Amino acid sequence: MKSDKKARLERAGWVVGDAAQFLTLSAQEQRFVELKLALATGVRQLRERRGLTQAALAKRLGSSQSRVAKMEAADTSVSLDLMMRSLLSIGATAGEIARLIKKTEAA
Amino acid sequence: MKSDKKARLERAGWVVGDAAQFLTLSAQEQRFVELKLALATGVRQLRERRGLTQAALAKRLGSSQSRVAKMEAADTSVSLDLMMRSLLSIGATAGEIARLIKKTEAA
DNA sequence: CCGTCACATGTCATATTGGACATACTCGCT
DNA sequence: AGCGAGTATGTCCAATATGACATGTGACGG
Repeated sequence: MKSDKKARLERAGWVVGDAAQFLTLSAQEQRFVELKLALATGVRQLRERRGLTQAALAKRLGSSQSRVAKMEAADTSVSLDLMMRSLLSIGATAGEIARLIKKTEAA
Repeated sequence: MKSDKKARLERAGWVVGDAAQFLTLSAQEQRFVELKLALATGVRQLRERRGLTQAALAKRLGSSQSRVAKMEAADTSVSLDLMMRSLLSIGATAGEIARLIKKTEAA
């Protein structure tokens, strides 16, 4: 497909797909869960490195131990928001967080 | 305070604070909104760079134009999750996302 | 002018995520 | 074996984020 026509269709709201269209959706979903996984691992690592228990981190967050456990397990019921807040609460720098994300690159 | 004692108290769940304790809470909150802001800006930039309208991106996400608009405005009603999904839908690489976050470092 | 397109803003019913609590599992210790 | 600290897992229902929709603005072309 000509790229100008493709652009026009996309502007019109269509998801212009090639043969792998359906796959790309789940590929993005996969990238998303990889990202969550990486952040979950990061939370655990940084927390342990600082000698904090899940309960201690929970108190800082105004959350509960069970939520922290689920978070570190990358449970589907926890959002990226909570993970980010956790990382920040632990004292992760932007660079550290960026590094966690960068690590998910490629395969 | 001795750092071993501090560690013990923290393990016990206490938020051991220095004089800036109350401030750190809001400082983290500020870092969080800066992060959201950076990602919001990133979404807009990448979307425009690819010649997509908000409606087109919304369709890809299975969302709506209004939500995309709020997202790019870093509205408090939109989650990091949606922003990340957007970036991935747009085709941002992990490196690009990491760079957006890294940029929020320092001041 | 008027229509159209892209974007902004507000509201709402519903779905997802939240903290809390109970309870179970796993160690290391004595 | 029995304990205690830390962690895991499951279920509540309250809080928040969601898509949909209506409507408003502003720019551009005719």
